[in-house]
Amino acid sequence: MGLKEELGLSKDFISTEHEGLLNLYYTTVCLKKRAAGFFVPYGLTDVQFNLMMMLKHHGGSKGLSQARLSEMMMVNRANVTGLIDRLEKLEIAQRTVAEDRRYNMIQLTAKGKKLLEKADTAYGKEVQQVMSVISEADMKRLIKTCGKIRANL
Amino acid sequence: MGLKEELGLSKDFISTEHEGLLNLYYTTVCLKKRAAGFFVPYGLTDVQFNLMMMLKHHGGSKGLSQARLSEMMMVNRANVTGLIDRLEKLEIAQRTVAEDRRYNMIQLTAKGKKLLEKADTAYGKEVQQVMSVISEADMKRLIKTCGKIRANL
DNA sequence: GGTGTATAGTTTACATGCAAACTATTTAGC
DNA sequence: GCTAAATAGTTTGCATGTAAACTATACACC
Repeated sequence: MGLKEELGLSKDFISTEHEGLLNLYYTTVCLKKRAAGFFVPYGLTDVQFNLMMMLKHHGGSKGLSQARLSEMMMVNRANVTGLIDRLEKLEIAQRTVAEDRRYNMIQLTAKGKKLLEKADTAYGKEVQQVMSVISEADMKRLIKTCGKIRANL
Repeated sequence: MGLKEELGLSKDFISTEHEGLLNLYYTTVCLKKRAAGFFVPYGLTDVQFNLMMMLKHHGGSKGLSQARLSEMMMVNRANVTGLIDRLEKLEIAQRTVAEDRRYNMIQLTAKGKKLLEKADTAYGKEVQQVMSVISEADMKRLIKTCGKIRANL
């Protein structure tokens, strides 16, 4: 059962390269949908969770600037404005003006930390479960292949 | 140079599984950005091109219904309404009411076919170039690994 | 010290994604 | 034939993504 059958396509892919590209694309789509569903009980989106994880693991005590977050999430900095707006409304994160007053430093609130702790543990198990069908060797090959593709872009 | 360095992360990933997941995610993000840039000269988005390819290769003479398109693109059917609206405004695709009057059959216009022909050829070369750093064997492994992950979701 | 340049963040307009509630049409069951 | 259920498409409200134009601040250089 390959992608062709899953999508009900009537013809084969043009090339193995194209098939690989579409496999990457559609697999990520499926993983994102699964993640979206997973975070619903926590009142979070997958993107919000990812941002919170960045703050937890790479934010230290001062937090991260919006520009830094946009780099780490590979999104436009304009997008981060809206993400933080929504997290502030949820009282999960907060803005603090840095010494250099151009920067907003973003931190998790106490409420945000507590919520993340619950979600994080369960998420780790979810990832293990989802990836349990892939051997360690195949996972390392996947990581290497993905890295080569990104390096060639 | 792995994902950790590319994003400037200060800590290692929690597990190989998580690293694999993020590699899939971020690689697809990069590929989508590259595709978005590629289609700008044609006045198209990557999503619009994908939809046009579905119509060309799997639409036959009657075209495809919006419900069928939503399955093949793995998106919500509400989303297809807007996609077709925009393609109609660009005079690239058109709606035709089917015998079963619940269905809209979507076809490419002559203008759409002409545009696709130009874009398609160049896109094929682009895919070959982007994927040229991956061996045939590794590409097949990637496809197999992606398939296993999707089957486990 | 003043000016030009670089950087951070915001705003706007738009494309894409979702879920849920809605309309229209067909089909299934009686 | 009539009613209920299923299916296709649309609308609405929202989250996420982009590019481009904007404001505010800091820095580099004279």
